Amino acid sequence: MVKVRLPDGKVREHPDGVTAAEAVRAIGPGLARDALAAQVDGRTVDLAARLPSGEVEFRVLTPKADDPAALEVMRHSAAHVMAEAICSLWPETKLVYGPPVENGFYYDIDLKHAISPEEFERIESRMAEIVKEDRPFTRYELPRGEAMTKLEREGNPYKLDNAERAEGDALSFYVTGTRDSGCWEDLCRGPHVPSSGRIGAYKIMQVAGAYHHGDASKAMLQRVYGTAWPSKKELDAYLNQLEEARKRDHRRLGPELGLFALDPLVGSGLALWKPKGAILRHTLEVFIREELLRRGYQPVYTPHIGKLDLYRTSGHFPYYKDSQFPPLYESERARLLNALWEIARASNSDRAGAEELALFSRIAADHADLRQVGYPADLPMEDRLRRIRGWLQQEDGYLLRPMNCPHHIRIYQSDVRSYRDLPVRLAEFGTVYRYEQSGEIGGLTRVRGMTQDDAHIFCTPEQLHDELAGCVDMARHALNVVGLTDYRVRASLRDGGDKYVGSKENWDLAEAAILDVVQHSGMNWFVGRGEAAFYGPKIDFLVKDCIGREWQLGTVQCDYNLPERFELKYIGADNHEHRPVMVHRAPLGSLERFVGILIEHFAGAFPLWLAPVQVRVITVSEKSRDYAREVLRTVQKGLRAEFDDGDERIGNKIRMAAHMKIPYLLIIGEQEVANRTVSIRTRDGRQLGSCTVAEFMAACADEIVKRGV
RNA sequence: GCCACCGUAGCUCAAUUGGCAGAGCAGCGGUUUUGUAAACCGCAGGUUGCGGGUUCGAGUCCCGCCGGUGGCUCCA
Repeated sequence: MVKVRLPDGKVREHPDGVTAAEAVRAIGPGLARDALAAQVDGRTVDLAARLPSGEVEFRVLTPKADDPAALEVMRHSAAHVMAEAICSLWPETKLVYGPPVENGFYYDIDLKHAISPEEFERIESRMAEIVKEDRPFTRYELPRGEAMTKLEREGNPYKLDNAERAEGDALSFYVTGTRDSGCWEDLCRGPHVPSSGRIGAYKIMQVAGAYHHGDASKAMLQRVYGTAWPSKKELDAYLNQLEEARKRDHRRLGPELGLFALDPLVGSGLALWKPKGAILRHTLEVFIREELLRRGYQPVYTPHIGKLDLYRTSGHFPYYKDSQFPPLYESERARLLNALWEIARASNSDRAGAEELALFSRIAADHADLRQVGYPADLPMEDRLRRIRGWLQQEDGYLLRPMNCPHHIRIYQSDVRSYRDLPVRLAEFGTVYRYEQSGEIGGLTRVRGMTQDDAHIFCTPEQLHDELAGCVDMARHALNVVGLTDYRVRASLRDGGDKYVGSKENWDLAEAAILDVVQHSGMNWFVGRGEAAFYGPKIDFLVKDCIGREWQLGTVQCDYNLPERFELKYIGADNHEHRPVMVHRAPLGSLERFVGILIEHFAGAFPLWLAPVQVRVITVSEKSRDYAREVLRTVQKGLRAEFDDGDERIGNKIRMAAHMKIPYLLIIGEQEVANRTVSIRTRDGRQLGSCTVAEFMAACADEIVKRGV
């Protein structure tokens, strides 16, 4: 007996061995026609699947654009149809992996011929044929051994690899057609829609490269992306929505609104803030500065560059060499000494190896001072490293700073600190430089030079929890004020990887603190394993851009590691030295990325307090020019204002101002001159009527103080 | 860094199979004096991203580089 409990609570009984399709048919013929798949106890299954005995929760999946489970099945099936189309056009294609993803699906293939966008149409028409044939998706299973033999015979190493990774004693295949029809088939876990005619409206979106298993050392595959929807109408709505989102793209709006420029001659990923972008950034900085002072931070200023040895101590150099701009003024001697240091460290032995000694001899040949000191082979590793560091400290190499923490740490260390001084909170809009991979740079969201609204907190272990919570509070407050409320919060913890430094005990403490803070924050958060920084776990605020890519903005990071590397201290109440804990935090993250996201969030139409130009005074004709000038002078005393007294028609002046997303237009014609008023028009076309300049200014002042969005 | 695509005036885009580089907007000059999202006339604007090659002839074909876009990888 199978008891099927429907979402409305009704229970229907069926004999053992009943299929999902039969259970659906029993509910109603209309539903049976519509059904794509079913969910049994929350697990999606084919309609052909037999239901287990006993009572099950049962839900029918029909093609609805708001049912993620239904879309997932349909898109997975669409991936099969696309793969078959590609295989029929290029029979040498080796299939790899083709899952559904958000808004669509992809299929990874190994094919020498590079599929070009011009060929999408050919693939789509082949897909249309397969859809029109309305062939059933037929599942069959083979015992693991038999399946492996079959796959080996077919000679696709990727599928063989998939099969080896698959769980269970039996492997399933899906034929797009009846069993033994000779139709196209694929090793696949399923489930699928009943037949190829049910995949709705679809479109191939793009083709991109993708490493097999995401491993950059492996060969690159082609990943063909598509999207699929229940109907043409929903597909069009999706494409339209994409189009609308692209109109908000900060890379288009930013230059158009005069906010920033990205100049290849200056360098890839190095943003130029133009006056309008700079005033916007300045306004944000003022806001953050106010918060910092309110929250007990102390502003500091430090240079954008520091000695290499500073970063050797912090661990940034040379471990992250690939993502740093090359060092400045590093001598050949220093380069060699650094290589020696790396070899010595890698040896992890209290006896110098042959390579190490040979390198030393090579360096020492040119440098008498090194020969004098010497480099005994039986010197313990720590002593050898110390000796090399001593030599390196005399070298004049500099690094554009990749992070601000080392400078702030040195400020902390410039005074003797008592437990009474803690927490010490040092804040700076710190500009850092990172040599990001060329393929990753884009717009303001990923740049090579950026300014963080950074701060480093030095506190006792007992203070850690409150400090972390305070940082989270500030980050949330900042996002709230600008109205960026659609974000996710990630507790970024370590995984089993080897990139992490510091003791397990400290990591456990830090992660516990991080988790405790997010748990009590009331935020919507999730755990990101392996997302931790090398020195500690963090809390990251993630926001999506106009095409759905997620970016980390604010971050709060817990760090036991750098205090040890720099041997940070404070004198405790017991008159003994203790080690402080550090918190790294940046509520906005980088101003570049934050402003980039902000441009998209507001589609360039910033709230009054942030708008680079808050008001534009426009004359109807030159007859009202003198009074308009008077209005402008008054308005400029409290607002960022522009003037348009050109000889364009008023309609065009309004159009141009609206294009620049200026919040308020003050229109001055002969009526306004006569009444000594201004006529107010908002950027979205509302006419707020006339009032005096003083009234307008007061209303604006109120809106600005409230930082209304 | 890897794969694919793209690069023509400040911006958006044209330019048969390889055959005289063009338009709209913006800019500048003039006319117009305007009432809530485009007044009219004119002028100027280019080593077609850069460098090689093929060809009688290259914006167009080939190679290299630079830059951009979408993914992948990375993101201290």
